[in-house]
Amino acid sequence: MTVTIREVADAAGVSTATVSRALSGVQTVDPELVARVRQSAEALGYRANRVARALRRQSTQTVGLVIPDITNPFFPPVVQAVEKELRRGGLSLLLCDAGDDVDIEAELVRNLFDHQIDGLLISVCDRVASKPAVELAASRVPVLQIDQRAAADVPYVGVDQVDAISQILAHLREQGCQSFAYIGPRQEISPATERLDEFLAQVAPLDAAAAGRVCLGDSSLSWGHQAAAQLVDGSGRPDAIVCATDQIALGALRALSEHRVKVPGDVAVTGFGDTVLASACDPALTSIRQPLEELGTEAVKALTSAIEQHLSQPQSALLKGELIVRASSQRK
Amino acid sequence: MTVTIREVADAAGVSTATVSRALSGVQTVDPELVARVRQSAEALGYRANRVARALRRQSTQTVGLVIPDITNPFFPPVVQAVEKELRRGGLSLLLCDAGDDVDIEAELVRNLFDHQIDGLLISVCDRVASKPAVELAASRVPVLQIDQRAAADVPYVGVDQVDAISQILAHLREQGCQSFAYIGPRQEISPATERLDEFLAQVAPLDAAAAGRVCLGDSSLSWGHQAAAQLVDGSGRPDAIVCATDQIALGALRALSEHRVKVPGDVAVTGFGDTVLASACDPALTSIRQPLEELGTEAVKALTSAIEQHLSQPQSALLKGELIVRASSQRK
DNA sequence: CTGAAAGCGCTAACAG
DNA sequence: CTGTTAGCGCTTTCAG
Repeated sequence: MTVTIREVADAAGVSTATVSRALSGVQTVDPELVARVRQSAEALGYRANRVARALRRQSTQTVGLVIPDITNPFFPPVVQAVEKELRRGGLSLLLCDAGDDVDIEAELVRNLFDHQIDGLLISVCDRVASKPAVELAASRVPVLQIDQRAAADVPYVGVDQVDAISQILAHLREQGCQSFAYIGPRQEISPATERLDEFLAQVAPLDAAAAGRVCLGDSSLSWGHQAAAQLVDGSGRPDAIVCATDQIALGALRALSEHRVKVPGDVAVTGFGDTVLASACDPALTSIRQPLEELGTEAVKALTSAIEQHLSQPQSALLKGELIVRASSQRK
Repeated sequence: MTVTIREVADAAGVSTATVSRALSGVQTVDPELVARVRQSAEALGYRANRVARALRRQSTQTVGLVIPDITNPFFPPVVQAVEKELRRGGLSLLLCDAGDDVDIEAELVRNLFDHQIDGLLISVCDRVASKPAVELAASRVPVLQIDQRAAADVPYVGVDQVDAISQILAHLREQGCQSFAYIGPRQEISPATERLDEFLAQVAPLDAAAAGRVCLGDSSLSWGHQAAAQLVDGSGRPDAIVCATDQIALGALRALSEHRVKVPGDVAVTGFGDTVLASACDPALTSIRQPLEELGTEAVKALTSAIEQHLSQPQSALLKGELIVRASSQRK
C-alpha cells in the first residue's frame, strides 16, 4: 500500500487534521509544525489520495472531454492543449471518443457523471441528435461545447466561420476570380453547414450563378475528385473552387490535373483546416489555419473559471482563423 | 445533488447493503427484493458514485495512458482503440501528453498514482531517461509499454521492426535494387533505432557500401530533403532509399524531383508508417502500415487481464506491420 | 438471505 | 492554533 495521512501524522506527532491543514495551507498552522509535517511527508513520500479527497471535498479535480473521432486531425492539437492547460490548474483529463455515434456519446456523458467530473468539454457528433445529452450535462456541471455545437443555449468555443469564408472570398477576388464553386460535405456538423451558409450569403452579390455550383457529398478526397470532375466537365466552369476541407481540395486538385485544367492558372482552389496535406501537395494548397491549440486553451480557461466561481455557464468565445496563401490560389 | 444509494434503499424499503448487493449481483438476494430495488433505482435514476466505490473497493476502474505527443499521427488511432477497448471492460481512460519532456512525463506518472489508477499504459519519451519513471510505475501497478520502450524488464507491446525492414528490403530486391541508402532520425526513440540497426544488419550481405549511405538527422520533411539531395549529388548514388518515416520520404521525393532523378525509375523510395501523406503524394509512397488499432486493443487486453488476475506483469506482444506497395518503389 | 455497523483516506465543523 | 469527531457514498464483514 501507499503512505496515508495517518502515518505522516504519527511520524510528525500531530493529528491528521493538522497534516491536512499544514500541507494544503488553507488555514494558519504553527510554522514549526508545518516544517515538521512537511519533513515527515517528504521522508515518507506521502502523496494525498485524490479519490478520498474527492469524496470528501465533493470535487474530483477532473474534467471530461468527449470528441467524435480523435482520428480527425482537427482534434489532436485541441486535446493536447486541453490537457496541458488543465494540468496547469491541477486538473486531470478523462478522454472519451464517441466514434461518431450519438448513443455512445450519451453513454459516455453518463459515465463521466458517475466519475463525478467537475466540468465537461464536448465536441458533439451530431448537431441535432446530440442536443439532449449536452443539455442534460449542462444541468449538472459547467459544460462548454467545442467547435461543433448542438445546443444553442449552452456556451460554445469555436472558430469564426463567417470571418474565414470572407477571408477566402476576399483573397480570391483579389486574384481576379469571378465565378465560384463550393464542394463540401452534406453531413450535419455545425461548422461545415455554417461554412456553406456563409459561402452562399457572401458569394451571392459576386456571382449569381454560384448557388448552382454547390456540390454536397462527404468530406473525402474521392468526393472532392468526383465533384471537381463534374464542375469542369459541365458548362459554366468556375474560376475558383472553395472546398470545405483539405481532403476535398486534394481530390479536386487531382481531378483538375487529370482534366488538364491548370491550377491556379485556369482555376484557383482553396482548402480548409491547413492540415499537413495542404503543405505536402503540389501545388501547395491555400487554406484556413484554425487556431486549434488556442481553442483548447481558451476552452479550459473558460471552463475552469466557471468551475472556480461556481457559475453554471462558462463564457463563450469565437476565435479567428488565418488564411495561409499558397500556390493553389495565386494567380498574380 | 445526485441520487444516493440511501435514497434507493429507503424507496425500496431495504438496507443500503441490500441495494448494493442487488445491483451488483455479487451475492444471492431474494429475487423479489432484487426486482423492487431495481425498480426504485430505475425510477430515481440512481447511478453509483464511482469515487465512493473506488475508495471502498480500492480500485478505481481507471487506467492511465501517457504518450509523448498526441500530435504525432501514430498515436490517435492507438488512443482511440485503447479507449474503446477499455470501455468494453467498464474502465475509463486518464490521458496525459508529456510533450516529449521526460520531467513532465515523470510528474504525470506520479499524478496518475495519486488518482489510484489500476494500471498504466505508456509510450515513453526517451529510451534512456524515461526508465526510472517506468520502473517506479511497474513496482506499483501493472504497466505495459507501447511501441517506445525504456525498461527491458517491463512488458511491451509493439511492432516487429525486424520483420518490417525485411519486408522492405525483400521488396526492393525484387524490384531489382542493388545499392541502398537510409535516411532516419538521430533521436533516441527505440523503434527508430531498431529500424536503423535492422537495416544495417540486413543490408550488409546485399550491399557492402550501404553503411556509408546512412544519413541521420531528425524526422522532418526538410531533413529528408536535405539528406536525399546529398545522396544523389555524391558519387555512388544508390538505387533505393529507405526512409524511417513518411515525412522524411516526402522530403526525399521532393529533392529527387528537383534533381531530375526519376522515382521509381532511377531510385526507389520507401516510407514508414503509411500515414495519410503516403497515399496523398505523387508518386504515391510505398510504406509500412503499422497495426495501430490492434496495438491499442492488444495492449488493453493484456493489461486488463493482468489487473483482473492480480498479476504484476502483463503479457508482452509483438505485432507485424504490412508493406503497402505503391508507385514510389515499383520498377517492374 | 438480510440488516447493522465499520471503514476506505481524507477534510471540515466544532470545541477547546 | 490544534485535536477530536463526524461523515463524504459506497461495499463488506459480521451477526442474526
